[in-house]
Amino acid sequence: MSSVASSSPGDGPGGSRGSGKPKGAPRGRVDKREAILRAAFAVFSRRGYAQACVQEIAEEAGVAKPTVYNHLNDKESLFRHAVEAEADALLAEVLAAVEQLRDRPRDEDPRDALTDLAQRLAGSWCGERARALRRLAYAQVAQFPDLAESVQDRVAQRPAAALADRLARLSLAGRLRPCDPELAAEHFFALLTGPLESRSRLGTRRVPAAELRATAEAAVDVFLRAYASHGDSADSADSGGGRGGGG
Amino acid sequence: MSSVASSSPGDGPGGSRGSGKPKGAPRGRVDKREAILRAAFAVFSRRGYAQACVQEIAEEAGVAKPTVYNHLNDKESLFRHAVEAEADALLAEVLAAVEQLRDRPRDEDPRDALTDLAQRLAGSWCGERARALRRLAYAQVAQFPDLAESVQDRVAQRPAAALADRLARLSLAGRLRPCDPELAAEHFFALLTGPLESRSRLGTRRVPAAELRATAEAAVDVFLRAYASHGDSADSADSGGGRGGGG
DNA sequence: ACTAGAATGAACTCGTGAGTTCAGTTGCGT
DNA sequence: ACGCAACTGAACTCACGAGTTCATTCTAGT
Repeated sequence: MSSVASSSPGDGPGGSRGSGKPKGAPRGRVDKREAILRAAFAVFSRRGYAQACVQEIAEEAGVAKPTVYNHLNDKESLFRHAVEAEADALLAEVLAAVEQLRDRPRDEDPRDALTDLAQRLAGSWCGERARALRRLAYAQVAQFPDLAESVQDRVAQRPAAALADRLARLSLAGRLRPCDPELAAEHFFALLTGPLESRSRLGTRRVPAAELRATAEAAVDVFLRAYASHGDSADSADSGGGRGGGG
Repeated sequence: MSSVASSSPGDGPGGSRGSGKPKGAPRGRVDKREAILRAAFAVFSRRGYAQACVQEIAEEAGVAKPTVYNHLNDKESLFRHAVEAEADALLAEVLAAVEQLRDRPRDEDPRDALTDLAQRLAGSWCGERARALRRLAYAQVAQFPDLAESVQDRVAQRPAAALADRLARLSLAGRLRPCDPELAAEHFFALLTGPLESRSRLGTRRVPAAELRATAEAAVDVFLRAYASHGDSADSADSGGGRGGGG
């Protein structure tokens, strides 16, 4: 799961310090490193890369500035490691949601499973962490394009691939019409996240839970009208509020 | 098509400044202001807000630094004006594309009109200007939330509203099933821009024209399967590669 | 030609923040 | 008790960039 090639020069304190210690854990005292990375992400996400200052990160981590530089070479690697770690965490969260489709009863209406999924994804997507990740990655595309790609991979590409797997099974089982699963997954995510991005106005507005739910349902609704097999439930008379969403 | 700054109007510093010749560079007062704003957007978009320096903007505009401050108070207002101007231009471009739906023959297959629209929107969306706008607005959300909202309004909200108008007409004319036009417009944009964002990997990858076209067609395809009225053409046997299988 | 004002280049002030240095402190293993 | 290595706080260097000042130069309007 660890992503970043771990041995940047000067990555850790005891990396290959002196004579081989049978320690196992290369770090000296405690897990300052994790605290530092967590603090770094927090500060970066509220200030942005350029506006964040290392001193503040150190304070937030409860650590002295030289300690920060003792663990990570410079501001850039601080940024990269913090962002990648958080992207990994988000990926795990999202993959867990997608993988839930696996243990659904085989004869269940796909709508129920997909609605569940959409709800969970909507939650993740609008969460503080996800928003900050997208913002930071997007903002620094010019400076760290490889980082942006790596984040995009974890936040979009790989979740889509995982969903494509599940959709392929549904399609094979006749619950979805025959289709390109990659494309279908792409559309599923688009129908969900596009409206969310718009509703939250780039994150400047808090989307109420009810609207979140409605958006997820509308996404599933449209998705199924396009992708459900003919025999299956792909019709809900109005599309205005999703299924049962009379309001 | 005014792409970006017209190279160096004149010649840059040191050229006209000699002891004798008033040749070549007419450094008279023209619309320096526009040149400055265009240059500012160009520099901001390749460097980001914090990394951009006013000196570079001045050079790109073919102007001295004090002149920049003579027209705009400080870096922040430079940023705001540059971004808003560019957002206005993009809005006009997008609205023009949407308004084209107006003068389509009333009995035409909506698919043709929507496909045309999707192609044009895809072009705009992936253009240098649109990408830079999204990136800058997104990046500075924390620092200038009002600016981000204003950009989002011009880039997403208002185009969606305009499209909703057109979709309402189509729906009323029986070419689309009865639906909430706002929601439909939201879904249309989502189906288009979501995949584009993903394919371009946040702008780090250039999307070939063919893929762009295929993505647009796939979006329209799904949209129509969900929103076409029953009598109309909402079926293309395979969804794998869009209609006609782009190669 | 004369004048007013916009524009210029260069040098300046000043704040900020990255990264370092260092002398001293703490905690753990032996 | 000793020593090692991480940790600390504070003060430091250094580069960079926002914004200003100024003497000068150019252009337009009359």
